[in-house]
Order: sequence, then C-alpha cells, then structure tokens
Amino acid sequence: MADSLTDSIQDYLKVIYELTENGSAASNTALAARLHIAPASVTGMMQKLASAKPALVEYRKHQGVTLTARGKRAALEVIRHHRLIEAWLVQTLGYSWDEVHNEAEKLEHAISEEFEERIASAMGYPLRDPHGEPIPSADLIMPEDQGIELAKLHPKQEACVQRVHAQDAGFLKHLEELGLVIGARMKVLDVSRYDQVMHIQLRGRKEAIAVGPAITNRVFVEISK
Amino acid sequence: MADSLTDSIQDYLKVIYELTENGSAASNTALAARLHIAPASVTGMMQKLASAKPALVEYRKHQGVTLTARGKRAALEVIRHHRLIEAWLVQTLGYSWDEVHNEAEKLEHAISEEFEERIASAMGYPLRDPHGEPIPSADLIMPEDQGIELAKLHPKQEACVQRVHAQDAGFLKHLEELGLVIGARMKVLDVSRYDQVMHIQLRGRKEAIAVGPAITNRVFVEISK
DNA sequence: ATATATATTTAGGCTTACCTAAATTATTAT
DNA sequence: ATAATAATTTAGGTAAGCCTAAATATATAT
Ligand SMILES: [Mn+2]
Ligand SMILES: [Mn+2]
Ligand SMILES: [Mn+2]
Ligand SMILES: [Mn+2]
Repeated sequence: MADSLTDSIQDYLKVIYELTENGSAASNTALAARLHIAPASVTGMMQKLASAKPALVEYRKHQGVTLTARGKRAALEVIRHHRLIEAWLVQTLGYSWDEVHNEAEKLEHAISEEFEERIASAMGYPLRDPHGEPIPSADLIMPEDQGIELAKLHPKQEACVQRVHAQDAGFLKHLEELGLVIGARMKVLDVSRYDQVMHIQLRGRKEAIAVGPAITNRVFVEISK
Repeated sequence: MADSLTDSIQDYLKVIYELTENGSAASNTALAARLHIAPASVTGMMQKLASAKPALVEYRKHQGVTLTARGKRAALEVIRHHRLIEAWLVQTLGYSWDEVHNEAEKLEHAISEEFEERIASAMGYPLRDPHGEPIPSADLIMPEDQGIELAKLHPKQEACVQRVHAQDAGFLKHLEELGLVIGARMKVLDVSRYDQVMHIQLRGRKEAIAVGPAITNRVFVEISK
C-alpha cells in the first residue's frame, strides 16, 4: 500500500536521508552530485516531492530540503532493503564487500516486503550490512550508532573497525588490502600534524600502515579502552 | 554490453517468444492481452522494435510479429532469469510454487549476469523451474521439451506430471490441492466425450479427480509406458 | 557596500511508454 | 460479393524524468 513511489523517487529519498543525517538540510547541488543528475532536475523533483499529496520533503527555495516523517519512512524502507540485500549477497552467494553495492542498488527497488522478511529471517535478523552500516529495523527505526571517525583518534588509542562509509569498489578493495576490514583491531602510532596522515598498527600485521584523511574520515571505529 | 533494453521491451520480447513458440506469428491483440496494454500501444512498440538499429522483431502490418535472432536471444535471457529466480526462491527461501511468479517478474529485470551465474551455480545448474518449465542454458539454448498435454491422453494411459503452464497463484494452489504437482503419477480412467472432462486416478490418493480442459490443456505429462 | 563567483531556479525541450478516439484493413457471415 | 464485425493502425495526448541554457538569488572577498 505504502509504495507507489518510483525507483527514482526512492533513490532521491535515500540520498536525502544520508545527507541530512547530520541534522542540516540537503542542498540541491549535493543531491545532484550524489545522484549524477543535473541540479536543475533536482530542483524540479524537490518541488514535486514537496507538493505531493502527502509531502515527502520540506523544501524552501535556496535553503535545501529535509525529509517529512513520511519521506523518512520511505527512505528507511529503501535503506533497509539495500543493506539486507547486501548482507545476503555476501552471506548466501559469496559476494565480496566490494561487489555488492551496485547489485543492491537495483534490487532494493525490485523486492517485495515478503522477500525482505524472508531474507532477514533466513539470516537471523542481522544488525549490520557487510560494510558495518546499521540496518533499520522492520518497523523502520535506525539503530543508534556510537562509532567515531578513525580520524578523531589520538596516538596510543586502540580501537576496532566498526563501519566503513564507502561504496566504491576500488576503494573498498584497497581497504581490504590494507587490512582495514570490519572487526580489525588497531593501535594509532601517530598523526602527522600537517597532512593528517595517520600511522596505524593493525593487530596481526607486521608492518604499520599510513593512511590519509580520505580514508580516516570514512572508517568508523569503536574505541577499546 | 548486450543489455540496454528497458524492462518494458524485455517483457514484450518474452511474451512474443511465448506466443511464437508454436511457429506462428504473434498478433498485436494477443500481445496486448498478455501484457495488459492497449493494442494501439503494442503497434507503436512493434514498429519501434522492428526498426531498431539491430532489429529485435520482424513485423508486417496486420500480419503480426516474430523475433529476429537477436530478439530471441534477448527473450531467452529474460526467461532464463525468470526461471532461475523462481527456482531459487523456492529452493533457498522456502517460497511455494504459487508465490514465485510475481516476485520473479520484477527481479528478472534487476539482476546482473553475475547474479544469474551465482544462483545457477549455487543450485547446481537446475534444468527446470518450480513449474517444470525448462530453463534456457547459459548460452541461451532452450531445451527441447517432449511433454504432451494431459488433454491428449486416452483412458488407461499412465503418465507423470512434468510441467504446468500457468502462473496464476489461485490456479496453481488449486492444482496442488488436487495433487497435480510436478512428478505426480497418474492413470487416466476416462474422458467424457462432450465436455472433455477427464477422470484421473493419482497414485497415492484415495479418490479419483475430475478435471476439465482449462486444466488438462495446461498440465503437461510424460507418458510412462 | 560592491563586485565576483557560486548555487539555484526557470524556461523550454526531449525520450519512453503509455492512453483514447477515429480511421483503416481484414475477416466472416450472408 | 456485400455487409457487418473484429483487428489493427494512425493521430493526437499525457506523465515521468531527464537535459541545456538563461535568469536570478545567495555567498564571498575586497
Ligand atoms: Mn552499503
Ligand atoms: Mn537505487
Ligand atoms: Mn513461471
Ligand atoms: Mn517482467
């Protein structure tokens, strides 16, 4: 009943959710960039979603958009689909974490609620996707996430990789080669003051690694006191 | 590389394949009925597919359409997707044979070749879908099918249900209740000359059943000599 | 405060895939 | 062979979702 939303609209809502998780409104330019769509087209879609019968976004010219309660629910439904599918591709079909995103990007719009429930049940209701991202519950609550950017750690601190905020296959493959996979334990050796390059010793690895902000801002960890 | 065909076009090609399996061309009206689309719209699409850069159908006004080699390959690709998905929903997610069709109808357009290969491999390259329909091979050859309509049997003949040509959930559920499932063994008791109602004794069932042409024309069997 | 640069919106178009109503062919029955 | 019926095509439209170019509003730097 809830879903007569097109694939396109579902993608817009999903991206708006991600861009507004920090509390601020999402700009049209940011949306356009994430969706690979011209800014003018985004404006048109935002006007449409804002004046839909039950509005999906709140939109004020030049001020960006936020989701209405309704829009948020729709977004979480798509995100739940996406992350469950990713988890399931890895668990039952042997996909690796860098291969699942594109497949899930299409399947998220194609599965039924029945299918969603069946894979969730088959996997024992997993809480996170293969990248460590939390999976919204069936009643569409996004679990709180207490992870912290790796970039925020100080020398001597120890932590465990909890979550990686990325979808590019090459980037993910690179993280894997570095040993920055979910659950990996590490100790920060030092941080260069000028370029923020961080030297890290991963447990079970001989050599320490050096990673820049492009990586440390996307890897989230749990500090192990 | 092969697939820039829209979901819509894929559905048209699939239905054309099914309507031309008997050798004759497919009429626009028949296509329109199967696709739940107005006949005028079908005409438009046929003109488009016929004059596409590599033509997908051969079309002459008022004469109906047939598939070109290219169109046939595209159709078989979709049918392979559809049937593999159906098999896999049943085998790995516990769907019943009457629930899979609608789910597969959407997923068939959403999965990658990679996904196709992975589920085929995970199931050990099955030859038939849950309704007994043959699954085209990875190189898009449709297996020959030597089944015969149940309606063609004569009294005293024994046979085994090989395949059911149907997708309506209610109809399939009814067949299941009757005991007309894939692999069921039976003996024809008699056939009423006027309404073609057939009396059948299924192995392992107490009571014989009586079924009309709406059923006997859609159930295909293998005669067990 | 003004000029410049950036972000956003408006205007006008395009493609895909539908639709309905009217015209045209084909088919069938007399 | 006609006339009536059925199938098919043509003509003219619509709604989604995009796009580009031009106009406008906002933010930034001096
Ligand atoms: Mn992901
Ligand atoms: Mn998507
Ligand atoms: Mn089927
Ligand atoms: Mn389909």
